[in-house]
Amino acid sequence: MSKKRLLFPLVTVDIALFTIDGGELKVLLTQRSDAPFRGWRSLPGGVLDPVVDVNLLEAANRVMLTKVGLALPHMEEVCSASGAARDPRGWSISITYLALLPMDQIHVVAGRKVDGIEWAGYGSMTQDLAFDHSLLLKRAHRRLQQKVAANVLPLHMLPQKFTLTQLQRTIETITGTPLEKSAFRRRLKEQHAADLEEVPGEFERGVQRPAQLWKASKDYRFH
Amino acid sequence: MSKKRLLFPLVTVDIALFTIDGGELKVLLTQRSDAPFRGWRSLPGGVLDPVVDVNLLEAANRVMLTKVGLALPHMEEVCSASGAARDPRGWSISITYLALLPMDQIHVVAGRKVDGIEWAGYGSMTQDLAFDHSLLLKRAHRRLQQKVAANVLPLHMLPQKFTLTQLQRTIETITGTPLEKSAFRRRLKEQHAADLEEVPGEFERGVQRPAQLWKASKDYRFH
DNA sequence: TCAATAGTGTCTCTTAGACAATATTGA
DNA sequence: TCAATATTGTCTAAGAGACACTATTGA
Repeated sequence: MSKKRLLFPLVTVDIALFTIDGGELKVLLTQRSDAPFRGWRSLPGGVLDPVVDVNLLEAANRVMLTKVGLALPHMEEVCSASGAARDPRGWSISITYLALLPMDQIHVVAGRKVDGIEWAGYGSMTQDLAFDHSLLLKRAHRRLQQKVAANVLPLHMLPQKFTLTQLQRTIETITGTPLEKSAFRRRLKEQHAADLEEVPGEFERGVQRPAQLWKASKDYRFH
Repeated sequence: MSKKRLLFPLVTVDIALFTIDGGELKVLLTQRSDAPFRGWRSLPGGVLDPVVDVNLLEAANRVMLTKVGLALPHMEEVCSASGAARDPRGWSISITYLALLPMDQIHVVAGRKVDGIEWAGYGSMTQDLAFDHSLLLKRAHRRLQQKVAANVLPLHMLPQKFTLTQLQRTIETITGTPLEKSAFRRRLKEQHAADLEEVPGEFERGVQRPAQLWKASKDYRFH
């Protein structure tokens, strides 16, 4: 461990990217190809490069774009983790970001054939992640749950056009508690009139009454 | 600006310490004695020292203890601020912490005669702070308001023993909206039975019916 | 007794959950 | 027509605000 490393800690950004697939909450993980923790799974992340990164949020954006091929417009800082113990390379700081991916883009990631990238079911994860990433992931997940429970709509997880039932199922998957349809829609009308727009004349069809399609209002942000 | 500084950003911690005085929300500020921003007021803070600091939270504790003489047990991370523009010395990261001081200890700070320390009324601040500390302070204040609005009790701002009216006034000062006494107390009984304890037989006296004294439950944490 | 604030009781209105009823499609 | 799901309406119970009432002290 060099003296430089002691005086100026290693700074990394790590991203917890969530989406919904098959009614299950999924999170994007990467397989580490280098030491430390070679072969372990971790949150996608990378080292801050002050020469190219304007700030930490932009560092997170760059990392996701270069390592996963995704431009994520709405990342939110969750927390920091720091100390000499969490990374064998020395004193380090990690900033964790929370991001949401529209469920219809989940296969875009898989399709890119970026090596060592996989979607893990959040509820069915058993192995520990590299570093303290299990803890970071837990914190990001808690933030996601808190915000949704506090009535912030996770519209960035939905396709551009979606039905209210899709939105309800998404929220139910995140919070883990079923919602009552009528009360849910009443709350949308009363408290989210500015967040949602009907797409006039567009409906999702099936063996049932067609469902009105909606979209997020321009400039809607989960964060 | 050295190359080292470019590869390893300067890391600082800054603390927004709030208390109540005379029915007003106050925040602790320091006068900077060195460049940059010499003479400007800023949030109390300091540079991370990886040699002595176990992690960033402990760095914040060390800074408050050495610079202000206060041991603050319940600090909460608010957010980071980062980039090349916010500090003229180069690429930097600041982690902001939120802390509360019991209102009966406000004069302990002043009494220490630490130079360049003052309590500022949050609502009556006009001048900008050094660096981006005006923004950091605003974020810390918003976090404080959010938590109190979300029904977390700011017991760490009160004396060890306090009346329910004192608690109500404190919350009203933070949120800026008056509360209805009866509903407030009903909510305390129903939702905060585990957070509050009567101090048996102790009362605050005055030209009125004596007021029962309460204390925070052991291990109560605002954060 | 009076002023002042502590503490309690009750009424009403709002809101949220439960659940029923109606609507519209493909097969 | 039937199954399936969308959408709307209504009843009810719980919770929150408004407000009045009682309690207890020092002066």
